[in-house]
Amino acid sequence: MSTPTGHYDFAAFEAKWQKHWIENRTFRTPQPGDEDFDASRPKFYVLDMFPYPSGVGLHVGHPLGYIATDIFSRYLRMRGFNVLHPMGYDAFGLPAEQYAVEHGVPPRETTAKNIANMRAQLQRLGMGYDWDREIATTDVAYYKWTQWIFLQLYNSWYDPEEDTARPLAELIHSLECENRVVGPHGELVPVAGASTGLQEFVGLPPGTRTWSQLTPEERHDVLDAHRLAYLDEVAVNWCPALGTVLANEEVTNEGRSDRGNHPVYRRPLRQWMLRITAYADRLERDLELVDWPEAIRLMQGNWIGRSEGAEVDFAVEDSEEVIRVYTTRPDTLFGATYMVLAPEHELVDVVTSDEQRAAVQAYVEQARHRSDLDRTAETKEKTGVFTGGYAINPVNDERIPIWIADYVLMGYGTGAIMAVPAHDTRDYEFALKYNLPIVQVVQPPGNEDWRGYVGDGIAVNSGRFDGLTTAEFKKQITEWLESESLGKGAVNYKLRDWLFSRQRYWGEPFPILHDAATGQVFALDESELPVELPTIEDYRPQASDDPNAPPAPPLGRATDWANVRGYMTEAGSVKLVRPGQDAPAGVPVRAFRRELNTMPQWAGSCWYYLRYLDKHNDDALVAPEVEDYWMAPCDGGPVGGGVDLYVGGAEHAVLHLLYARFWHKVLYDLGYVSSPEPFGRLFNQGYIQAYAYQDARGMYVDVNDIEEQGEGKDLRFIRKSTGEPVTRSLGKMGKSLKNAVAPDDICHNYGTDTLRAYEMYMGPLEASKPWSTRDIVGMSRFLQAVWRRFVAEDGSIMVVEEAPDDRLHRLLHKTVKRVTFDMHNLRFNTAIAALIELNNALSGGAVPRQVAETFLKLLAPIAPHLCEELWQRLRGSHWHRSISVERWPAYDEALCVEAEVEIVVQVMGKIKARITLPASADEGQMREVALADERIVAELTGKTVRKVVCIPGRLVNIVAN
RNA sequence: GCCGAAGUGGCGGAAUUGGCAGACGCGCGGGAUUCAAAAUCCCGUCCCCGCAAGGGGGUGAGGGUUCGAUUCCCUCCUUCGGCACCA
Repeated sequence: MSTPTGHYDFAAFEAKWQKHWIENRTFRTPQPGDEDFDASRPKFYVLDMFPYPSGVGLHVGHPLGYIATDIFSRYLRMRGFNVLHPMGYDAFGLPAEQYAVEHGVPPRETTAKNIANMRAQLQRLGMGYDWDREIATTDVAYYKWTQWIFLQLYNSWYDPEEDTARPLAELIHSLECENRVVGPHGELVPVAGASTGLQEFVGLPPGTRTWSQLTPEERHDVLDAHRLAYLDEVAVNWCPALGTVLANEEVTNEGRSDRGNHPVYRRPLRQWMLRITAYADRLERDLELVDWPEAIRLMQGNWIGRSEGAEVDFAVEDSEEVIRVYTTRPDTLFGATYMVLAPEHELVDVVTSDEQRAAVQAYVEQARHRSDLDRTAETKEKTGVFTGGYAINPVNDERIPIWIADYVLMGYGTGAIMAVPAHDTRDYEFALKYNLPIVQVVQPPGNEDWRGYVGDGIAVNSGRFDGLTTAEFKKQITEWLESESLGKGAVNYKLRDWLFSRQRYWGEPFPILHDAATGQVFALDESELPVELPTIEDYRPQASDDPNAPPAPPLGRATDWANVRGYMTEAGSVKLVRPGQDAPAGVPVRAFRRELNTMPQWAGSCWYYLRYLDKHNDDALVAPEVEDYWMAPCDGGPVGGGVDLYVGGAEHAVLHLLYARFWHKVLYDLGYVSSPEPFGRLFNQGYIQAYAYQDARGMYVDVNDIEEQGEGKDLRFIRKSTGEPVTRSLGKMGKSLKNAVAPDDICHNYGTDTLRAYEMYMGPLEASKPWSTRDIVGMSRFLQAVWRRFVAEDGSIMVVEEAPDDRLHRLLHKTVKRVTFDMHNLRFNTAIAALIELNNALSGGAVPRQVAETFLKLLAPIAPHLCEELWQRLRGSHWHRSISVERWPAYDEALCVEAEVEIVVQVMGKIKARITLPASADEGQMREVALADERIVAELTGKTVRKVVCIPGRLVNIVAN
């Protein structure tokens, strides 16, 4: 403990209190099952998006949201809430692996070092986390449960009738009971009347087979085709030079790798996929259950991309085949003048004529090698080839040509379209280029040109449907198509299934085995978890110049780890038999190779908010009573329940938040969590921007190498090391713009409390705003002024025991009201302004104790070290209870209004006088006094008063002319 | 192109429901203190005219609703974010 002095020695007392909080576990959060748990307190779960522990540490932009949630959590604790506010690390990922490749240091070591460094940084920021709950996604005890969730996905299927995920065992049971049979393409067909035992009389749907009619291999395939986690051959971004697949975000617009600028190819590879599309509808619908920024909900909605339309079958001329298309505009069917298949469409070969075959094959081959980004770049001109085949338009029996073009994507709808060039921008462009007919079928309102018109209108050239509005036409034609068995209403989503494997080392291994003999895939038994990531010597991915060389993930080098023996359990999972061990008697032992891919970085961050709840539980991901306590809707919170406040950057608007919602819903369906949504309320903090400087070549110059010269219009920026002039611009703070400012430097020069208060004072939390080290002195002055207000030069405390006078008493209550309101709404900038105003009003003389104590409580969440120190000094040296457990001050509404108010008197909206009236003055009194004011009398001379508007407590406006 | 957010002094920003535009802070100007400086304290600081009293203008631009608009409506401009051939 430091000896009391009169000097504002922030370095000493900030370290003292940080140590105090950690040693006393001040912010440990008791919960159901703990001895000191108090069930009478309301709960609140405040969550930060956890960081990636990078080697370079934090800059002042990173902790913006963390400071905000820390302040909010401290405020809620003082309000009597049981607050959960944990922190952890999203520690798998590429940088540690790249570092390992370059320096030979195992990622585990680098990561441990970076985490220790980041923890120390967070503690120096005075964060009141419950450190007992700290997690890292790379901890074996953590990723055991990431693997466990994967097993749940693997062992579940989506039941469209019940609209829920269910254990695969239930599907097998239903197939064995013949409640369901298997269709010709492996699809599940419910049997009508199955539950009544009448199916014998009804008979099975044509083309279907019962479970008992399938071979064991066919059964395996049927099950695999319905798992929520499945292997599939998909076109991926394959970078042979890096030896890995890349996410779309990791590929540049030029079709090269973000790191290293190596070529990237589209290539079909057998990869793990997660069936997120099964949840598309619920992921979209349940956005209603959460309290999120509207912009984020819209972004997720657009990403899921639900559209309603119809599927229509077009007969192929001289063939039994039909081409099924999806359209959102069935009302334009009469305007379909040609069809387009995606180059990968299965009917391309069938419809192609002999004369066109060579050209079609060349086009298909070329399309295969273009990346998706390449193909979808709108700046690129559309290309295509006529197949020589024709289809019949079902509504008017017109013969229309079939083309192939890569502007039609195989992955959306049916991979085939009817082209209506008159009313679709893309079809219009294509038709103009290739001279295809354009037929108007929609009459736009007004005099707009119908060519390329894509809006709604009145039907023309559409036979008996002429004259209908677009909406009515859609409805009628969809009914007609259904009645004629030519098509049906259909819903489509832009959302695709989630590519879930990476050819990398530093990620979670899959709990999956491949039979060494047959290649068949099996899941490990839950009892075999965790599958630990093995130590290897060489972390390099196997690079190759040959784009067709098979991928060789680094885990392939861990041969002892990868090759295992095991046996099947009754449930169909595999238990391992370790060297020297034996399987149970009579059970055959088989050789397996482990899955060598690892999971993407998103996996660990998909569910971390659940593990904080029950980090030490070895038997379950989270105990049900604990999960139920924290994830239930809070008082007045959104009905979807979940984390009560989740704060993070908007850059995760789609992927992380969508993936996490998907996993959460699976866990919900399977009964492991109680809330349908993981994050009830979401708040996006803005970025901290900073000036960045570029030299003549456009290269960024480190901010520390910059000197300002001149001022005003003559302000210039000079690079100190070379003396050359540089230009200034504003950008997101970070390494790439060389404009990062380290929080440690600010804490060292001004103190942590100053940094915290300044970051909050910069502006609204949700706004992006520029960092200005120059402006920090304002906050530093404020906190020093607070110190000097209470501590004399000799270190003695300056408070008096008298009650405050009426003016100060009212100001105090008004300030409590303002700060409480602002805290509640995360408006810390105005809360601080209110506290500065109160402090400014305390000028001269000693402060009444009542005012001093209330003031410190209000400031404590923002500047906790300063307030702890002053609180202790105020209470005497024997005092050791943290101010963070004091009760938040209450205010008296009656004291928040002044006895007298100044009323503005306007004539024709312009202020002409000010009058002082009792706050209780009614409209009549206001009017009387205002009209009697000599300034107003003079102003109204020669005018007639038409109207007098009185707003009690605010103004009088006289309309006169 | 489509979707979304935002434009207020020299700067960051404030203004709960339509009711005194510019709270609070930075910077700047002046003063006090000091041998001097730093620190601190006090006063001033939207723009224009005026010694002043006072007057006029003003929240990206233009229009509208209203007694009254930073706030609501329409059109446009600029900046930032997201999506980008999704039929």
